[in-house]
Amino acid sequence: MTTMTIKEKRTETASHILEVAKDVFAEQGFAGARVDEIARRAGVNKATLYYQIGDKKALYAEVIHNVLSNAAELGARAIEKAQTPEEKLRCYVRSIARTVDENPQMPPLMMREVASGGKNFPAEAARDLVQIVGILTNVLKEGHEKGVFIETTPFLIHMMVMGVIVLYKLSVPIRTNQPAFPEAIKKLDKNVSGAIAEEIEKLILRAVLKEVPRE
Amino acid sequence: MTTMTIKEKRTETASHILEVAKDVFAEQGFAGARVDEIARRAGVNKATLYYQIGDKKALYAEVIHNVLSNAAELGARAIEKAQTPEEKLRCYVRSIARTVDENPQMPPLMMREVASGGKNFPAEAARDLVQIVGILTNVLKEGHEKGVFIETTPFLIHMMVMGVIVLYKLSVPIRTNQPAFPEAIKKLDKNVSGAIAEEIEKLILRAVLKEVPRE
Amino acid sequence: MTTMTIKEKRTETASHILEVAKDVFAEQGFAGARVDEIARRAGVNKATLYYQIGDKKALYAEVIHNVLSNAAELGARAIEKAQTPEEKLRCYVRSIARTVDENPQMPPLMMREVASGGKNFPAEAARDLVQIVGILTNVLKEGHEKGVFIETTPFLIHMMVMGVIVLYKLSVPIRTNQPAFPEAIKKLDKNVSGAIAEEIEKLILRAVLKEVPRE
Amino acid sequence: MTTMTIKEKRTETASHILEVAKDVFAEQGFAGARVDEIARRAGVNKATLYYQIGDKKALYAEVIHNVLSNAAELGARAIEKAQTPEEKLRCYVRSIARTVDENPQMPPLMMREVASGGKNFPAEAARDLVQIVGILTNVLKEGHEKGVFIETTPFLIHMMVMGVIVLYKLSVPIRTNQPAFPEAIKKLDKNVSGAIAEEIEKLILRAVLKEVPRE
DNA sequence: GATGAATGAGCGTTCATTCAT
DNA sequence: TATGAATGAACGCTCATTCAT
Repeated sequence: MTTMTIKEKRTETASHILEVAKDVFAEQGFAGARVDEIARRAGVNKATLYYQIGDKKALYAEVIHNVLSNAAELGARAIEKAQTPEEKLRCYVRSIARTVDENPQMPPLMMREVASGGKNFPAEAARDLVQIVGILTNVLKEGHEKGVFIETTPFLIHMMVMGVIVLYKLSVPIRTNQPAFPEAIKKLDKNVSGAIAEEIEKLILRAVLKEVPRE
Repeated sequence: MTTMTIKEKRTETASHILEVAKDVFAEQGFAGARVDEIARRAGVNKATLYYQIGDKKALYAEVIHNVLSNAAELGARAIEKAQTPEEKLRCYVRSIARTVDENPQMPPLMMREVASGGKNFPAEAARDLVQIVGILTNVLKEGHEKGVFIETTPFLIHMMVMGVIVLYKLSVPIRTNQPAFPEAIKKLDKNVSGAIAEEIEKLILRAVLKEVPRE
Repeated sequence: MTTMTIKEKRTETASHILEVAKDVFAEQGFAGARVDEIARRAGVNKATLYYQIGDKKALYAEVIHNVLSNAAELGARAIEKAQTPEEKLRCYVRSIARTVDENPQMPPLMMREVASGGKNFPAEAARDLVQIVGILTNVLKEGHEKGVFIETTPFLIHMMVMGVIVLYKLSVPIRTNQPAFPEAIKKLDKNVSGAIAEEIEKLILRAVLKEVPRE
Repeated sequence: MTTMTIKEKRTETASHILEVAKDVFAEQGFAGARVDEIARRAGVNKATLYYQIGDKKALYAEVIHNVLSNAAELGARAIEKAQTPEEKLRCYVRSIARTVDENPQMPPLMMREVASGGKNFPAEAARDLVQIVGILTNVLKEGHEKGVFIETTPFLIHMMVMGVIVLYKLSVPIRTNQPAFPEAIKKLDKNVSGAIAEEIEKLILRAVLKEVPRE
């Protein structure tokens, strides 16, 4: 299943431009991205880009919003079928891991955005983010109320989950290309959604479960 | 008291320029930083900057290397006095939290760098990074050998620790400025090295300890 | 009631576009005018504008010609009923003053055009201009032949009449908006066709009449 | 005596750029002028232009101010030696005519500026303008108080004097190049400061003098 | 007759970098 | 060692114009 993040309201041209812009902003960041390059890679004239979407900031805002609202939607849907808080937490972690693998532009976009202090962060996207955090918060609260999770700062757990997944994913190029890294690290999985996600699930659960199943 | 990261071999002018450059690169990223601004904020002529250090890339490389080698050194020193693996892990987390609070430029610099896939990552800095990862790897191995830690993928734990701390720290401006965030999140501590670091220690230990101390 | 300067041969759409174009060219000049703005203010698509009239230069040429031929016609008609040269001169001045008040786009269009050295001046419009100058020339010649006017350079008198009227009218925004101007000037009439035109008549007549009526 | 309008405070490069800018703005107007062309004709890089002076607006403002303050100074100096109001008025007209002939950029600059309603008119320049108007106002007042001039609206006389001179000068290219104009007009003097200025002097004086010397 | 979409060329501006002093 | 001045190359954006429908 390919990710379809671009709104259907947009014309085909606009959707295509936004898809390319997502790539370029992910690769180069806002300041590093070149409107020329986005237009060229989208196969359209620069003026068309302005006609269809607007200036660089508008382009960026729309990309960020698309990515985050998509993530929020997937996160919410992921825990729908799960019953217990424990199961919900597992599903949530797996969902984020899968989202990251399927939308490889998300980690760099997110990281650059937070690194910049949200300088270009559109208010719309902030709401998406709050929604994502909210999902996990509810799961953790429910687990604590039911006596299976210890008391935690949900936002911190969220940073932990997001942090590992995103950072692990982002580390791929550096640990692969830099000769200084040892073989053991170099040959770690390039995807997060498989065995790595399972280990993360286990670690997070061990961290928050009152009774940890000893192995 | 701020940490002194700039090498003493450099002239005073050069050190000062590098200190300013660290701020500017942290605030704006490599592409967003302006050589003009660095020179202006350093109170020197642009030509002086080129004479003393070199071009923008050289400036950036030196900043990154200074920051990372400093972090590596602090990380290594942190666990020196600790005896048990558990204690070492605690010290390590606390050390990173403190480093982050005292060097607020580190998180944005690191995150942008990994987000870019290490495009401008100097080989020197990669060695610093490997060293930092190595510290934690050894602690985790020792703990596992001594039977107190479960078996883990040390690199993943490293991503976890770094991920939480750095992401938590970086989230401050966004969660503070964006009205969409709930009060509960807005009023969380702006520093990591206090209560937050303690909770992180606890969570990480619960995740890796074979026998978790029940509360 | 505004003067209807646009030819009837044109479709209603074209006439409307030309009317709007007259405004925009008057406000912004040829180089400053935007085809987009003309189309928008006319409520038509840009392509329609090109279909109906042609490119920017064609649009401009037609506007200039309309304005000048209108002025020429009004000038000629103004002196029709007058008998003596003196009366004709009075009527002529009054006619130009009225034309200027009723067609506020004329002064800026004319002035920018002469300021540019007639770079975009269509030959048609030049003929209109010659006709306007011709009217006054005849009056002055007649007056001189009849012994009531001194000998003059008619073209210079024409520049004088046009100069005062047009410059006076054009000075309104500057002398009104710029705080540096004294109150006495600020509160001068914004129209030329009333008391101001009368004073101009008087001054011009005093300048060219052999026998000036002492007051 | 060549006109030295550019301030001595400026570097030679800046003065040269401003001199060229004066030409280009006079030829093309603000909107029509191209920064590229100014730089090219000045023989400097575009970036130098921004380094030395600033953006297009700043460039324009400085040009306008230079031209007007120069005119104001010359106007004031012109009537210094004259004794009677009549003589002062003559000198004033002659001074403006000479200024216009020696600074051929002034008429187009002025006319375009008033035609635009002073859209880009710098406040500094407005003060220069008020000063110029003030000179003539004083002469006319003095003449009226001494009983030699009739009562007039000084600002209107100013528009008249400026109007003829500037319009006459500006009409040169059109009346020369457009075939529609009759020979009599084509062969009129291209300068204002000779016989034309004398005729203007005569006309203006006849207009305002109580007792006109009959010829 | 009218329009949404597209475009090449160019615009004003800024960038990192160099050079003469 | 330090700087004011200069620059080529780009950058984000807008322009007048065209074309398929």
